Amino acid sequence: MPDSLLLDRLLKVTDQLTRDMARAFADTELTPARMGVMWVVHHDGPSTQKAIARHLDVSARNVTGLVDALERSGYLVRTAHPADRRAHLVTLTPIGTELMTTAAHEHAALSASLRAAVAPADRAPLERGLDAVTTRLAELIALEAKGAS
Amino acid sequence: MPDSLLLDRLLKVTDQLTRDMARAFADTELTPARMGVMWVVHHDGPSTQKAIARHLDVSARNVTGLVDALERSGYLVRTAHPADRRAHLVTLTPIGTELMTTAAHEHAALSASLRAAVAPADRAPLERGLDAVTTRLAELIALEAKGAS
DNA sequence: TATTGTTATACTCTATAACTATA
DNA sequence: TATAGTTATAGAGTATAACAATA
Repeated sequence: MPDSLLLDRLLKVTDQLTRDMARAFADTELTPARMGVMWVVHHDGPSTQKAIARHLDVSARNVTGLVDALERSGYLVRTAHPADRRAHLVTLTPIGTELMTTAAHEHAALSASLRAAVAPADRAPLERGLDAVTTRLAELIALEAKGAS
Repeated sequence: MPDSLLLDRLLKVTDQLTRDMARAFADTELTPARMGVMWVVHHDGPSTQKAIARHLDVSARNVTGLVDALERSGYLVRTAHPADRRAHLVTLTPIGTELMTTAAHEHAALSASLRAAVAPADRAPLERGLDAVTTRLAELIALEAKGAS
C-alpha cells in the first residue's frame, strides 16, 4: 500500500494490535481490559480501585467488575486498606505476579521483534514520528474535550 | 518518554485513536463498529451482509445487529438482491452517503494534521517503519493462527 | 458533606447454535 | 446439501444513578 495515508497506516497497526491481544487471551479467563488492571497494579503496587479507575480513565463500576473477575481467577485479591475502611487495596497474588513477569518479558520481546523488522536507519525517525503523532493527537483530543464542555 | 519501547509508543497511539473515535460519536447513534460497516459499503458499493462480515472479519450475527442499528438511524437500507432471494443488498441512503463524504474529508484532514506534526525528514521513514511493523505483525499473527489450529 | 465501592439497570460488541428461506 | 440471514442466548466492556459505609 505505497499510497496509503499516514492515518490509515496507524489504524492498520491499531487494528492488528487490538486483535492480536484479544486473540492471545482467548481460551483463558484474561482479556485486554482485565490485563489493563493487572498492568496498573503491577506497576504501581497495591492500589485502591479508585486509583485504578483514574489511571485507566474508566468508571468505578467498571473496575468493580474487572477486579471481580480477576479475583475469581486468582490473579489478585482485595485486602483491607490500612488507613481507610471504605477502600480496598487491590494486590497481586503470587500467581498474578508470575503472570505479569511473563507478560513483561513477552511485551519486551514483541517490541524488540517489531523494532528489528524496521530498517536500522528508520528506527529513530519512526520513534520520533510516533512521539510527534502522539503529541498532536493529545492536543486535538484536549481541544475537542474543551469544545464539547 | 524518551526511553519508551517501540511497542509502548504504538499502544499509546492505538489507545488515543480508539478513544478519539469513540468520543467523536458520543451523542450520535453512530459507533466505531457501525462506522466500519459504513466504510465497507461506501468503498465497495451495495454489499451483502455476508460480504460485509467477511470484510470486517466478524460473525454474520454481528453484522445483522450493526445493519439493524444503521437502518433504524436512516444511514442505509436493506434492498432485495436481484439474483439471490436469500440475500440482502445493503445500500447507503442519501443521508448515509452524505455522512461518508464528510467522514472521508475529516479522515484525510486528520491524517494531514498528524503528518504535518512530524518533522519533514522523519515522514518517509515513519511511513516505511509503520509498513515494516505491519508486515511483521501480520507474520506473527499468521504464525499464531497456524500454531493454534 | 464528600468519597469508596457496590448494586441496579441499560446499551454495545461480540460469538455460537438452531432455524428459515432459498440456492 | 450448502448458504444468507435471523432469532435465541450468552459473556464482556462500558456507563449513569442510587445507595451504604466511612471519612
